[in-house]
Amino acid sequence: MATRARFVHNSRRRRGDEESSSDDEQQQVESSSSDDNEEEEEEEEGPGQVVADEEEEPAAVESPSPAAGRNGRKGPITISLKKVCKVCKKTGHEAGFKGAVYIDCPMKPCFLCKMPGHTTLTCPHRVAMEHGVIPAPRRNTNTSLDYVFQSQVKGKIPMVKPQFLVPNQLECGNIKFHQRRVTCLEFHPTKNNVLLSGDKKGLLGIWDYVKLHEKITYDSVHSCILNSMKVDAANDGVLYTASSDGTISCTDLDTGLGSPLLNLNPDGWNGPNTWRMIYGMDLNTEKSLLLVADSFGFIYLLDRRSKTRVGQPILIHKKGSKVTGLHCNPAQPDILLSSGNDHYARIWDTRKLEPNSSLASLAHGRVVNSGYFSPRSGNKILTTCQDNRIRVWDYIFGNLESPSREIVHSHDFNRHLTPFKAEWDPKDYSESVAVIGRYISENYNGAALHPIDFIDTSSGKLLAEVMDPDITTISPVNKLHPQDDILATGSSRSIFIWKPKTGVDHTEERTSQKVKEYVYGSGSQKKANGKHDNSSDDDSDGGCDGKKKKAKKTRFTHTAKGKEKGKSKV
DNA sequence: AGATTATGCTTCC
DNA sequence: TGGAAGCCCTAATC
Repeated sequence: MATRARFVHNSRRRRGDEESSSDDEQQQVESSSSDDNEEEEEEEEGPGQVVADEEEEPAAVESPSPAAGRNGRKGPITISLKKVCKVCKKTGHEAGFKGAVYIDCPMKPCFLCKMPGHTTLTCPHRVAMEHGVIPAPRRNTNTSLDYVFQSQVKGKIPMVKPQFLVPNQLECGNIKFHQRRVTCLEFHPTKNNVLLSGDKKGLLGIWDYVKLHEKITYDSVHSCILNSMKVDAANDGVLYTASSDGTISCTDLDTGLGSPLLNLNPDGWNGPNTWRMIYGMDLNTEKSLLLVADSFGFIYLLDRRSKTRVGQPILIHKKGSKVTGLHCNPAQPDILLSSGNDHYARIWDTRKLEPNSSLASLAHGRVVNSGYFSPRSGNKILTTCQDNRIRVWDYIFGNLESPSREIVHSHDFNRHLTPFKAEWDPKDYSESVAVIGRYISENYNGAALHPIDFIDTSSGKLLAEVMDPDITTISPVNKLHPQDDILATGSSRSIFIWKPKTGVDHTEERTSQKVKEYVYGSGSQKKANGKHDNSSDDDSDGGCDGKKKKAKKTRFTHTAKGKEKGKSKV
């Protein structure tokens, strides 16, 4: 009943079709042949309402009526004309939420696996707790290199898997800590309980998630998206950050004062054709080298100590295409993995870096959001691609022509989200567990939630899905703690900390309480280099600031309302 | 409450 | 080949 009110676009649509009655007929045929029985029955119930609707546009009612008798059905045909699928613009079905369940457009390929013939709801890859795995042949080269590397690696991987604890319980949250959506997260490697975060505006956040109130944001480090962070291995008070403003900054974490290590746009803004952005960055700790890649396909090497460039920029991905990420092999830091918008991930030896000199080129179906070597042995590769597949290569010195596995997973990101990246659990000695946020929602007790998935990359099995009824937004940014069983999540402008569930389950009250406590909390949010303090930061960010000016309680009320709204869907 | 907007890759001509 | 349209589960704002 109520759903009818939603079909707002029909009048525009009908006006467009007015001229061609044959077009109308086609649509009727389609709609009547559709097997959506529920819909049709519903339609029969409420002709009065329909008539009332159409009185506004009498001309439109007239034209389809001669054809109405043709299929032996009464009146409803006019109604089905009103229902236009927002995805394919055809009639007879509708895409969109029905309660907490999203109904796909049947005319389009599956939104999850991208194959035609079924929708997400019936996708074979959407089996509960087990995602689809596309097997690839396991090849072994049996070269001497193979042998040497295997023997090196074997000693490093213990046979007994340590107990795996999923941090699935929301511990605390820092609601709207950032001014825009969170784009990257990093645990401080030595100061335990400190989480570093970056956002789309270039804001750098530092938060002690145990003391809770110890938090600070620096807004002068970058002027736009903070894409990557790395704490200096030799000086843990120094943070390197890479940004879409085209700079690498070297920031003192205590003062927020930074100096640029690299500026790829020294002449300022001269249009998008010349503006260079930096997404990929990593540190070769052995050589004290900072590796940086821009949005035109080039890599730059920087000497961390002398703060100077080493050599010339080298093209490592298709000219003009963005390099989305860089990662140095943890076991052999000279071996580098790059991922790019040119649909490739590539392995390089940074000691002899030249164009077209990659050791391997890993083909993907679409843009590669990220690529990581496994955290201990470094002999596996995990990539996230916008074709909704996580790919795993089990052995980098084997045959890399095709991945060892492709795991179908929903992370086909909407342009307004931070790209999803599957990341290894650094604590998992077996190098199989990975974490990644999920794009499409699932119906959890009547609420459409977007969980954070723990995936066993060796089998494709979904080990755990982490979610909380209070978090209704998508969580594309996730980071696992290097030592503790803690997960940090960036979701919209907020960040959250998760821990394994222990003892008695008070989840519902406790998490809400924690989150609420913190939003209420009187923690002073300093801004070291800021022009204003948090309560008067008005520039450029428009609307949200009006609310900020109000008392904190107002903010909380606002948040709580949002939550209630989410729950009321039940 | 509904319209609007930020925003980036893909596709189409 | 390049530029413009268009896009399925956003999130926040007025």
